[in-house]
Amino acid sequence: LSSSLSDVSRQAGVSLSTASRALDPEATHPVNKDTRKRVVEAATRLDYRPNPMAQGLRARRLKTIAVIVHEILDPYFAEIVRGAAAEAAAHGYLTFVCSSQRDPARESSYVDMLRRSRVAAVLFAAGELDDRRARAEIASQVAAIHRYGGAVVALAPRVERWPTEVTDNVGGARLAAEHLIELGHRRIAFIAGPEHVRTSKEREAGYLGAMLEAALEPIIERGDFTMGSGATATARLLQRRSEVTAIAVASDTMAVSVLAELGRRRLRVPEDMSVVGFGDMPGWEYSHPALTTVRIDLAEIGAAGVRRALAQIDGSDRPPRVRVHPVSLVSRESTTSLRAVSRR
Amino acid sequence: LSSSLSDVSRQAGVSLSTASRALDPEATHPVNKDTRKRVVEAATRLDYRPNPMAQGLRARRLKTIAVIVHEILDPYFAEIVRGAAAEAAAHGYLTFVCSSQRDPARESSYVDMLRRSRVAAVLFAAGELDDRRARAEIASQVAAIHRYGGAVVALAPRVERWPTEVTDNVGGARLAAEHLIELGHRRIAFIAGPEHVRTSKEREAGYLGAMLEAALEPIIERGDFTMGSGATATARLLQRRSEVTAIAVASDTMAVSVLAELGRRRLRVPEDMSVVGFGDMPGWEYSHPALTTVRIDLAEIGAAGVRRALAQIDGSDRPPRVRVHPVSLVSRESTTSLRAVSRR
DNA sequence: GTGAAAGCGCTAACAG
DNA sequence: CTGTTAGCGCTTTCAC
Repeated sequence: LSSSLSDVSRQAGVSLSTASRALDPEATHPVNKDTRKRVVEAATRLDYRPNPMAQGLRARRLKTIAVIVHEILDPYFAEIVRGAAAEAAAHGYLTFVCSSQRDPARESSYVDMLRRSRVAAVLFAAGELDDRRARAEIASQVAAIHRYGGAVVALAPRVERWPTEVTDNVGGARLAAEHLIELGHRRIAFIAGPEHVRTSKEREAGYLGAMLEAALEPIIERGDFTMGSGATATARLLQRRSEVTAIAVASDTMAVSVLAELGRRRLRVPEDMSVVGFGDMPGWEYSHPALTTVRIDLAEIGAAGVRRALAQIDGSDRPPRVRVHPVSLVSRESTTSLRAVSRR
Repeated sequence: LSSSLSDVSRQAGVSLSTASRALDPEATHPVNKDTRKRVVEAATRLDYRPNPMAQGLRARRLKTIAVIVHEILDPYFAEIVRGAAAEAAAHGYLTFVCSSQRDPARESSYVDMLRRSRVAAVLFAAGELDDRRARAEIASQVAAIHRYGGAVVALAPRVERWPTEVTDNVGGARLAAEHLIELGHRRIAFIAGPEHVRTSKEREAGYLGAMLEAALEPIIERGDFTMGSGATATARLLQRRSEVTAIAVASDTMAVSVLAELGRRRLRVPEDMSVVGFGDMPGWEYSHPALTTVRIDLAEIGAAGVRRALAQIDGSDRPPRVRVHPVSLVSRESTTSLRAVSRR
């Protein structure tokens, strides 16, 4: 079977502890050069790999991180997971993925499993769910995780005051709105997410800021960040305010179905309606019309979350608690200036 | 901190072993009813949860499964992961996600980590990569996994003769082609995946079978299953064979950019060109035109993979080695019958 | 039906 | 610089 440290120590003719010290990557304890060489050779010969469970049992913490998302199918979260998993792997960590499907019970049960497994870190990629009981449950689980020396990091704005790596939501939405204003649009609607979701609130605030500054009337319709919700929100919006010429959407995920609804109503994008998204989902630049959107480096946020968690664990983390990641606007095919466009 | 079994045994006034036996969910060893009650009460009071690492260290296997995918951003794989993780959680297992980005080195390194971690099962959601060295490496890692009692399951056709849960690729592609033939199309092209990928080969075979049976000439262009590759393949196809009126695509992922390329060339779908995909990615039914496609229950394949792995572990798995999951055609907006349609 | 003890594989405190 | 020893938390003989 797999060879253990005791096999290596026997082969090298040293004690267990010497073998352990010789193989310690940190090389914290002094070991004779020749001895180390002998041990390393034996280890190589035997294809020795330390057993993470044994290490974990001792260290009271498994070298593993977990990412909690609302929906792994949503490219927004998938991209965060990808970035986090890649960074984690580079540090020798494996990554658990927990997709709650926005179900508080499911989320609680996941966090409970994670706590029991003594994962080194939990990254909350999603905002808190709208459920008091679940939030209290999470809080106590997180306290337990902290007690055994595990780290918890938020990758979205949350009520809890955890270390946070987050997108510049306000700035991004402002960028989107300003882009449309510069193109000459005046009737600019915003399709937001649910009221209680902070990410959505922040993006809404950015939009409102830009609109107020330009002395334009805000027009807000609400989706729920799921794929299909953009379509229904668009339908409501158009019924209510058919004079709108541009729509800023709080997420690319919703923007897809905004585009679809527009297509179904025979409204051409961008000739009849400009649309700007938020997120810049990788791969979607191949769709048509390619979406003008606010670019977030989601993979980097995931990776930063892992680094942050690791820093928390080894005590090297420094303020500020909330780190904001910059965004930028990528202009593609779905927006154009307000000119003599054929209106309904 | 977290309470251990010894805390429970002390509280209940019994020995460690009795406590362990009383709490054993299998209830394999006889325990006095009252004793068990006392132990269970103590455990509840102390909010006791067994430590998976200690259990794993002893059982030589961590109650954890891993899914290896090419690209977690691809909804095809994300959906498999989601199904697998849900089923795994129902059995008390957590799920590692390993996105290789189609890089053999990365895949090998993941499998190595998984082996060291003694994961209970590894699910290969992706076909084998085109790299002899990596394949040999994987083979030896998998042998090691089997040696410690771990399971390995394939969720796509592979050279290795592992237990397999797989889509009916041949039947699905046949369904797609037959659908177009029934609609009256004669010039039907197929956008396949890379030649060495078995999933693609099988779908290609299904298409070829239907075409040959109908005495129609097959027209094949090749993409690589990435998001963007549908567009370039479509461009090549149209340049070569502009008389084509329908396209079957080997994956929804590629179909998105097929649609985009068609849109860019001002070809309307389905009026100028019918398109049928493969996969039925959840959420994409909201795009416009909604894609006619071959429906695969990917979440079920992931879940079946987990059940299969668990059966392997407890020795209850029975033939056949390869289990084929049925598919169906969902007809939406992207296909229509060949009538007097305006051709270029 | 219960308890004592060994051991899974590793690290670190303690002695030398 | 090296070795001995204890123990992380659990399950499972082996004895009674």
